Amino acid sequence: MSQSNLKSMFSNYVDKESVFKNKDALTTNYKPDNILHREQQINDLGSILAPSLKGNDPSNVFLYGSVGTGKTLIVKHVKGELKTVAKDKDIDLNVLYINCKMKKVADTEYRLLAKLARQLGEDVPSTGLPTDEIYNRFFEALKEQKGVVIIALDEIDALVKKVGDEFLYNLTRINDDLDETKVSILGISNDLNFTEYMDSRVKSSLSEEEIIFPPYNAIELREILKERTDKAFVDDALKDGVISKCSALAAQEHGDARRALDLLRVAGELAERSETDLIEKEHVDRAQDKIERDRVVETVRSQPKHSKLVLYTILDMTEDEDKIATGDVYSEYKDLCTEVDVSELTQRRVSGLISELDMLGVINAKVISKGRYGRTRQISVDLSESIRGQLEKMVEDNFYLEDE
DNA sequence: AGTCCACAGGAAGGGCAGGCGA
DNA sequence: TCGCCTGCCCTTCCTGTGGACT
Repeated sequence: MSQSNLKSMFSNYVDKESVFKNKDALTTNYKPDNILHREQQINDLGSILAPSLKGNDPSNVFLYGSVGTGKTLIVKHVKGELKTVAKDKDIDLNVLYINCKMKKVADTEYRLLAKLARQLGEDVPSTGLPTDEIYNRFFEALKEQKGVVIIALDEIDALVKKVGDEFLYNLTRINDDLDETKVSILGISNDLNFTEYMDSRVKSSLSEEEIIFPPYNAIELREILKERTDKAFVDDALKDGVISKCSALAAQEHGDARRALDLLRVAGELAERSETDLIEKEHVDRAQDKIERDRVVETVRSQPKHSKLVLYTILDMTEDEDKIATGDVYSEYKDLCTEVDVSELTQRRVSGLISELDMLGVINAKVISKGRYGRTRQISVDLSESIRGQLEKMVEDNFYLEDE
């Protein structure tokens, strides 16, 4: 694009009417005034946590529901209301909220405790201290608090699967050693079978109360989207059927409201870029494709270099063959390592990397037995040509640059 | 009924980077 | 500076296993 073209593009962009009135209304951080189809859960959580306003420690609660079923939204909403009332009536009440899945922030026991301590006003280093020291500092900070402290741990299943449930046990027992502070845990899990991973002692004390968040159905999603579109888009920006299409697609995908909102937002962005002021169904299809592509590419980008090499090998091999086995991948991968002059990892590690790529949803791997011919993973790739191309290019660029 | 393949996947631990406290 | 800590990536060693073959 020449410089004058760019200039006119910018100028057109400024002059053009946007389809969006307030794009924030379609993001996950947006707090709608009216939360639809979750009255029951709000009331349940509210009544469980209400005793905290009288200085009593509420029961520990566990919220279950898959991605995009409104758990986080409801917790933040109830947290806000609680804090407002506590402030009005001058009650000692603190609610901490932490997402345990945030990389480099709260994805280990140490980081979680450090983050909690920091939220209580303690100054702690991000690394370097022994874990029991960080625990002590957190404990001291709690002591200072007085009143009730509710600790909301979002995506707690991810952390427990990673580091075990020891830290949860410690947290649930912390009240035994505190006099003036009362701690209550609010766990939020995407995995409904999560408690299977936990020790029964932790399980019973943590899930004194449980609230289930069922997936939204297509009709509920449509109402949610309708409400948000009125705020997010200018009038007449959407063609008929766009909202229904977004809701239907998201309903298929486990009733995920987040996905529905993303679809609508990206469809709007795509429409805007294609210089039209009407969002059509076709934009939703393209949005679906773009979201998936961005997700996969970003996931792979953050993987270690050998994971990229293994994926590259798999992509290359599945061009010709539908399904391949771990052993085949490993020998091809070794050749690739020689080619790019990188020392190869062991089969054990490569096996682990394949399993990680499977869990991340980048490839499909299924353990099968071929009887006399052993047990292996059957690996296949279900990605569109454009995603494949983008991934291959990323790895090629990566290693070309590292060679220099 | 027993064997045996080709791995899966758990456990333990090494080595390194980044960081703290004395 | 040194000793120590955690997190991360990785290796080594190991046991487990579904089902075709004998």
